[in-house]
Amino acid sequence: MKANDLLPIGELARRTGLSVSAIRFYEERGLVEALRTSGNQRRFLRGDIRRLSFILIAQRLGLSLAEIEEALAGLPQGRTPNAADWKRISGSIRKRIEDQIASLEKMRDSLDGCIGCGCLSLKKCALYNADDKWGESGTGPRVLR
Amino acid sequence: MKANDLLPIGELARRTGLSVSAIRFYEERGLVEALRTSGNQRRFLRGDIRRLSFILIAQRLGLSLAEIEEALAGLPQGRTPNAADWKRISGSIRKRIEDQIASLEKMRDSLDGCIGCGCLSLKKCALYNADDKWGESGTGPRVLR
DNA sequence: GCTTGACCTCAACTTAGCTTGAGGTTGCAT
DNA sequence: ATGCAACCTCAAGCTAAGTTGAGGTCAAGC
Repeated sequence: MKANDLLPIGELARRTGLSVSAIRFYEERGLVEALRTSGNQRRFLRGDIRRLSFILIAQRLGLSLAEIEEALAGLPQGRTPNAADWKRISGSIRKRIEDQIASLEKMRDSLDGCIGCGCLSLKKCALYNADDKWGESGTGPRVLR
Repeated sequence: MKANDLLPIGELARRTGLSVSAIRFYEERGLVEALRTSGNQRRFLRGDIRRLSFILIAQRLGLSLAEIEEALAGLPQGRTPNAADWKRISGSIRKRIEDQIASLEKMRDSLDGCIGCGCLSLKKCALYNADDKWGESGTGPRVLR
């Protein structure tokens, strides 16, 4: 391990599997911060590997960048999450997963009851009314699940 | 029931819960077809209520419009799906749901094993490697699950 | 000292599934 | 015959999470 622990962006990309452009994008979003060389090149701390890994994992678990931002913002001064933070955060993530599973199971059961029925009557069809929370919410694309 | 069964777009919107603009969009995508009055206004068949309902239900089950298009294209000459078609189509939908549930359960279990670990070490973390199929796929936004 | 790969910024593009707005026409009831 | 809601067509905009490209700079090895 060399004297200074500062990583250029390409190195960080190789270490995390992210693309360089994605890391720059995250910096723009405020999810990571970077020091700069005199020549304006980014230099990251080793801890940022961990921070980005956290982002990656949280993403896989279905959190949006906005939600991740919020989770990270809950930590004092951009600290990288440690085991204790992780424990706290993972609790709420677990709940999300449970909810999703429950919702899918409900759908599956409705579907089973519906096969061969073919009614497709809105208002009456259990499937159609199975899970009201996927309704509309504001503008933009309808929530892509 | 009046003599002609042709519905103007607003009526169809009210009957299905879709917005007028969404129906026009679906027509553009080729998911529904419309007759036109001499004054160029759309007139839909009653059966299109059912067709649109099918689209709505399929969407809730996680199919994209492209997939729905495909499913509907499998039917001769833009026929509205009946009970038999529905049975066939619902089989593959059920599989999708099962797969999603399985994948979430795997994640939940990994998460449980991970709480308190906090390692967040890529390459080693079971959570990170839990479900490789959520990888990248071409351009555009990463698949939003 | 020079080449070359890694880096920089900024703007525009991507996909999905629509919505919104401008500017104009239709069709039904009175 | 007229008023007015409902309809029409386009074009542009929205969100999310980045990618791609143009045009230019940096830094490290030879």
